[in-house]
Amino acid sequence: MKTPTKSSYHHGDLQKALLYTARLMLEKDGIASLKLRAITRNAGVSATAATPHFGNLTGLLSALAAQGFDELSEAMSPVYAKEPRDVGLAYVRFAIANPGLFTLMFRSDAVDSDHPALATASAGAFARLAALPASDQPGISPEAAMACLWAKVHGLAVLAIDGLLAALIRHSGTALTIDQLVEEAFR
Amino acid sequence: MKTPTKSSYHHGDLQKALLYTARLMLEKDGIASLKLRAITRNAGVSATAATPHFGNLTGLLSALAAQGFDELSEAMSPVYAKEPRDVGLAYVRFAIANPGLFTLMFRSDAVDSDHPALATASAGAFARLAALPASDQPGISPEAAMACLWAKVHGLAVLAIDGLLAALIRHSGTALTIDQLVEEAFR
DNA sequence: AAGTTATTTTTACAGTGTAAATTTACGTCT
DNA sequence: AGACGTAAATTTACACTGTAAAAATAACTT
Repeated sequence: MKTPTKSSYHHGDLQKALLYTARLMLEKDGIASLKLRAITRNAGVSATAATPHFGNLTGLLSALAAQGFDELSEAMSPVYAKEPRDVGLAYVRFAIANPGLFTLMFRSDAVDSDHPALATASAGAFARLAALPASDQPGISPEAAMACLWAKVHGLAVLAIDGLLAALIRHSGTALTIDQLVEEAFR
Repeated sequence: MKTPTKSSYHHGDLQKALLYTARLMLEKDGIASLKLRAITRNAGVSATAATPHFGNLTGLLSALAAQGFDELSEAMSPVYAKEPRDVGLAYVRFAIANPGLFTLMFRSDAVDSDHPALATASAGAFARLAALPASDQPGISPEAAMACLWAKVHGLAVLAIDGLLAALIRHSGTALTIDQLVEEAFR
């Protein structure tokens, strides 16, 4: 509205506006609120305005998930994170800071994993994990060590988002933090 | 139809029939196929026949998830599974054998965690995890060790269901199995 | 300036969840 | 046994969803 000189068309990059609106809805009201009509309504356009840009709802959600993987890659890539532990911390902190987005990124029935942007974005994030310095313990292949490490971190992220770690901690009476659990997982 | 002497009413336990139908659909076509009208249609009853039994779709899915937690508890409780590693194996194997159900059990936006049956069933399963013999390593509280263990196993289950572990293994050229990864996680 | 293309809206339709009223069948009680 | 109350299931209705197709609008190109 303010600066239609921005990029090009009728709306001034409706693509970005829709992703932005969807992301706000996602973190505010959860994945279940991501209906195509609700997104376009909140963005102030007609119900089918997203079609030329994203094809269908799956396309829009896939683009949003791709954005999430890109941000996750960025969160994991600061130069000071040379140790696996730091990467794990970044992974879990990203998930907890963006619970809706992180959940969407791994919701394979709401997203098309063959979507070009999503495929490259997720491959990029996974490659960053695979590039971690492999722990050279005896009798463990580096791939197995990597997979276990990823599983540990991913499990902590998922359980934390579902509130299950918090429930466990509360129930046990101790004063643990999730960061401490990540530290623990990397011992 | 055949033996209406079964239990009581018009249909002969429509409750069980609906859960059975829903579960078949779940493992055959995924969570996205679990529409209330599709379930009742496949069960041969009218669209609103589930209402007296489950209230709404969330109620039905919650009952199904509760059934899943009960089965998970059973899978983890054989007497020969005294070691944490065996419980972890049972957890991951249950998830891989019932990917749709396991996914539903942790899909908090499709399910009501305050649903009575679901709440008690999930609490039962989690209690079984909490009852594991805590590893008495120095400087680790038993709760932290437990949480890490659960996260490892849950992460392996989730990543395996999404096909991401298989992709990782394939991509690395090694001949790992998921059971080996579980073994590895418990070293 | 005119025409072409891309963007957006309008219109339409099949499918969904669920609330309300109605019909059906069961169990119970005198 | 027969009538009644109650639970189960269907019918009906409505608001909402995703998306295909046609129409309208605005931009860029030549």
